Amino acid sequence: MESRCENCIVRQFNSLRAMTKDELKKVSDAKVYKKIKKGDPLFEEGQKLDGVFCVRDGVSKLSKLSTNGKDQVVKLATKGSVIGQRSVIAEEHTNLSAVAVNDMEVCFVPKENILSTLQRNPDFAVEVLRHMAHDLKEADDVIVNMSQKTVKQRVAEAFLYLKQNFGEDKNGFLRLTLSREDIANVVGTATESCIRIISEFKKKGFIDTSGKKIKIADERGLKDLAQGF
Amino acid sequence: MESRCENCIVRQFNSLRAMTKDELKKVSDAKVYKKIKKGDPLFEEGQKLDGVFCVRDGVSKLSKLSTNGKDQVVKLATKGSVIGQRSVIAEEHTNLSAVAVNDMEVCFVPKENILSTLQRNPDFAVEVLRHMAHDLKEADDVIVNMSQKTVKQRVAEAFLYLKQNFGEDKNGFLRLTLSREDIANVVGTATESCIRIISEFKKKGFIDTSGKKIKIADERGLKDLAQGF
DNA sequence: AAAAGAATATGATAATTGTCATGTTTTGCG
DNA sequence: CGCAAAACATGACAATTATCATATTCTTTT
Repeated sequence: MESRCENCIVRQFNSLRAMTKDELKKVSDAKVYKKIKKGDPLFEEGQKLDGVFCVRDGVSKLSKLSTNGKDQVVKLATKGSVIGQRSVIAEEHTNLSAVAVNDMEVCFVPKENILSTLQRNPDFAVEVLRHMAHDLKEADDVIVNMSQKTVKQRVAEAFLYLKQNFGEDKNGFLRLTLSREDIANVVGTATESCIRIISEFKKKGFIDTSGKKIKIADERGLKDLAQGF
Repeated sequence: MESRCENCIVRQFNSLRAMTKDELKKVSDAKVYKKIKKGDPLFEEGQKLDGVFCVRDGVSKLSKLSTNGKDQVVKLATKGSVIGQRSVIAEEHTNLSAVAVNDMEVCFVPKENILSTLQRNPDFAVEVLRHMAHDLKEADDVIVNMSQKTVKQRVAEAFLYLKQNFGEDKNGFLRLTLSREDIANVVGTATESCIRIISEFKKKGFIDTSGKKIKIADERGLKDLAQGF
């Protein structure tokens, strides 16, 4: 199950693909493979990271606790994502905590590998920049959605996002199953409000549910709703 | 008024300080100095940028229009900021528009200068990365504030932010004067709600106003309020 | 200086969303 | 299996915020 980075498919999806054979070898020698159980943290807000996590399988939520005790999920990181890059590069403490949403397999890569490669390989640096630029754009979009859209619209968007980014299983259910509370924390609302809206969507035929599982039944309808029609 | 980048103080505040003498010379030869009047755009959302803007003076709001016609200010860029980096690096269309909040002086730097320096000078690349990492962290914080704080708390934070980042004049008024509408668009609320809260803050002695100008009268009080006490 | 047009201000009201209470269902576990 | 705990669900109500209407003040233009 553990293997060499050089052969890792997951690498194709992230900035590590811009590393040279040599650099990859070093990473591979230094990396530590870890399994993380659903609900366990990769790291906590405010911690100092001495490396990044490359996600091989499973999903992690990156969230921040607010003074009132709720946490806002800022991002969901899946297979191929590199977690902790920002803090390592800025050489700051993390501003988010990372918790496994389901069982995960990750590789921990010491920051020295990342930082020295950044200094030596411009292609890698530019690749990391591109990823960060993309993340920044997404963050901007989230800000706009948070301030301009209603909770209902945001819930609709969340489902569309989940379909787009994690896909559906053979029966049409969203592959990534989140608790109602997690959905609420993604959307930025109270759990009860979220549940209420899910019930409403079900009643109106936008979605179907089976336990925690959710199936998008009327994508067009959800899209219109998310746009405000 | 126009001058060489090598001697520009503003450069000290942004990633251009990591450029070599030589690279700076090239930038200096290629750059175009521009004055932009209050209210005029530097660029519009969706445009393709062929360079970045280095702010020498004045302030620009970076905002995004939503379907309902309001625009959300995502960032205020002041002296020393480089605007448009994200789009140039990702080689994408801009996701935000930039409008001058007051009269501005900027230098337009063609993207070729930026991109080639990124490839050749790892120090520069890492410096840009650091800045982007910082922006990303700030964006995450904004997301959390948007979803977890009340409008009142966000208005309080906005004033504290303005003091921190733009300072006060000799009479204690915030140096950056924004219209009520702009403040509302920073905070993500309706203009009327924003005005109402400003009135309330005035009544409660948190702030003083004189026309559009705002003076923080009780910083402790505002801070407590922003934290939820 | 007067008129026109913004921007600011405030009231009244409606819509959205959060909170608390209380069931019901599902899940995990000895 | 059966029980406890957690997650889900829904009602009732309160708080927050948006919207619409309408003044009032400030700015700009002529």
